[in-house]
Amino acid sequence: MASERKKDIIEAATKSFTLFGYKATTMDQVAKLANVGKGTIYTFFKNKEELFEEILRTLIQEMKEAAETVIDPGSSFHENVHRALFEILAFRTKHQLAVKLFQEEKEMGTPAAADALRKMEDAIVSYIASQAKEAMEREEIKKTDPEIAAFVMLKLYITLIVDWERRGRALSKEEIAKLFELYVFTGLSQ
Amino acid sequence: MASERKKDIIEAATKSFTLFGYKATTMDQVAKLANVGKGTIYTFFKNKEELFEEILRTLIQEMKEAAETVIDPGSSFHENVHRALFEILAFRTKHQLAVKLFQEEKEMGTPAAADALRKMEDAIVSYIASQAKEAMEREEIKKTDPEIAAFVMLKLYITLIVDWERRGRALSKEEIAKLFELYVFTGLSQ
DNA sequence: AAAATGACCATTTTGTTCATTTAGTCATTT
DNA sequence: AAATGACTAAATGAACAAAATGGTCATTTT
Repeated sequence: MASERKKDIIEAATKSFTLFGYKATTMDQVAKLANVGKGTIYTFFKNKEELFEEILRTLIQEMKEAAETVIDPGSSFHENVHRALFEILAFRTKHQLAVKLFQEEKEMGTPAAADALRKMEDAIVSYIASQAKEAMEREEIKKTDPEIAAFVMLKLYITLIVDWERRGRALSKEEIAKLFELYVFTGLSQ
Repeated sequence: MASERKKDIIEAATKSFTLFGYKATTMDQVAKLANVGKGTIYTFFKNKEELFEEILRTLIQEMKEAAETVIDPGSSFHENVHRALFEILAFRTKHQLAVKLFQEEKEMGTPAAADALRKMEDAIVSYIASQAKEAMEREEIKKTDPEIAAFVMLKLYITLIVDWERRGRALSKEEIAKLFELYVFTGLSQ
């Protein structure tokens, strides 16, 4: 049976991490927010890092679920990848904890934040890679290193959505989809 | 007639910027390295920033020249891109200044380093874009936004060399060339 | 006279100290 | 047995002092 206290702690910590980031969240604050003695936190979690990791695992889980809602086994790999990536990135900007971590890593270089982002990247890449591997086995796409393929796809998405926007004009959803298709699937060759 | 002293200063400053980055390079150090009084530097350059900018302009110029040595107007875009890519890969150690700036911007957020990278990015992108545009007009490759195409190529290059290496195993020259070909020209589709 | 110089100055950066804050513990309370 | 918060050792950062740095300019060298 999951303790009510544990749930309170996780809820309070999630709020605090989301609002203030990793570093600026103190265990005293979490205890107060959860209406719990500080020591109680340590009966459930070994330390601050483990508390954070549990919350992060949940976030990644939620991302996966969001992707899976959107994937249609009847559709082609490239349609599914496109939909899933778009969903994940939309989720990422929508989800305030991810946004906060992104900002904290860039502005303060908090190692725990960098770690968290790395884990999110890993989760996304390994998920896409497994999908890509299946598509390769079904001979839907060329056989190549699925991890690199997944990584390239993720980076291309970020390039098109985030980096290109930083250079000025942002691209529409449709443009992004077209460009993704062009560079990942069909290529520039005539 | 270009002064010997000016040349000495530029040489010393280039070495120092390359070795220590922008911030950690001091004008005293440059003066000493160039065997020149500090004041002499200021007879040639208004300030540290202008000294740096002149060096940066030279670097960009050299990159362009290196690319042009290798590019053959008679060859296809595809072939030229490949040759340019190999040229860049072979002379990667020469890019040490760029590497250092990349690192400095990431680790310390030095504004001058960020500025410099942006300028290099602009120069590279507009150069590739003009080449790509010509190739499109010759109907060698599909018609699409040449700036985006150039940007995607640059980012893919960085993804394969820098970002993937950061994830563990680095790729060989041949692997990089193959992957570049796969994602830019032929695509994953069967 | 023109070019080069380094001592000098204002400002910024770095090093140090120390009071405060924080993560984590544990004896006590519930 | 579970929960707690006062307690401690370690981390942090504010405040101050010292050192370093970019840039100037009166003097020296050519």
